[in-house]
Amino acid sequence: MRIGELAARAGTTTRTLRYYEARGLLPARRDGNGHRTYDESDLRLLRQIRTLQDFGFDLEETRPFVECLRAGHPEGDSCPAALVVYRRKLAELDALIGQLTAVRETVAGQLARAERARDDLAADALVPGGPEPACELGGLTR
Amino acid sequence: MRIGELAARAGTTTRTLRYYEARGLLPARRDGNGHRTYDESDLRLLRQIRTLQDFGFDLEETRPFVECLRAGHPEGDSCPAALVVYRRKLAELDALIGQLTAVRETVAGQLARAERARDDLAADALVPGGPEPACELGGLTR
DNA sequence: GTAGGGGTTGACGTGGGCGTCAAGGCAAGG
DNA sequence: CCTTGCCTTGACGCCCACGTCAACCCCTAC
Repeated sequence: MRIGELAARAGTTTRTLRYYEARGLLPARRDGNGHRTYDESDLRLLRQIRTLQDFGFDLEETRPFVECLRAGHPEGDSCPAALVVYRRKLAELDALIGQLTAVRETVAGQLARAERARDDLAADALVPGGPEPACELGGLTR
Repeated sequence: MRIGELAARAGTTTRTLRYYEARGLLPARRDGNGHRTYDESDLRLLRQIRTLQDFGFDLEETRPFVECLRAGHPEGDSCPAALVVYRRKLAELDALIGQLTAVRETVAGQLARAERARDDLAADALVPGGPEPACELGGLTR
């Protein structure tokens, strides 16, 4: 099959396939016209790449998986080098999720504080006689 | 104070300050020599920007906070526009953390599966007589 | 003949937030 | 006078995974 068909079958673009070839990740044979030619095994490799890309793997990180498949192993992650990438990615994900969660909590706290400040000001505006509602002296303003 | 001092006091670089000015975020007065001049309030604005940047806010997203401070409000998040950004960021963070967590679980599952497959093959290699260890027929191979 | 639908290479654009270099000015100190 | 140090503007580099455009070739159908 040619580049357009492979791209369509993998749900990607010809530009992407040419890019992968330029990076040495998915080389192609050529027919008499100089057109790139692919077979079903290339589709398999491409799908492996795309899956990992969707997971957020860098292109270079997919290389061990592709080479593993090309070496004849049943799965892209049948090789130690791929497992190393998996483990490193897991550590990266854990670190990132941890950071993002911490930021999320901080931002949530800031938002809550800012909303409280805003509501306090609004309450002050409604009750002109009492800018300091709590802790005046006693409790019986009325 | 001049640009170098402000950068140092905010823990950033002169390049960054010029970039902010080019983006209209932190304009500077000029002295007789054409040198940028800042005061303490600019440091305040800059610190607001840097804090939000550290949280992962886009530069444009810091603008409402900066304008809020410049308008004389006590905090950068004393204005509704800033609260909108907070809420949007929270939603983005939640979505992102959710996606990353899902990916993390998927990758962890793939890793576990791949390791099991590897261990099974290793076991097969150690026991040449039994490539199918479980569910042979009965249970008493010995 | 020509229009259309494939393909080819090469090269520049994108986004974000700067880093880095080039070429020059201006003031203080030895 | 010269160096040092700070400043100025302008412009290109970076990273990554492509998108997009240009100019051209090839085959088929009408």
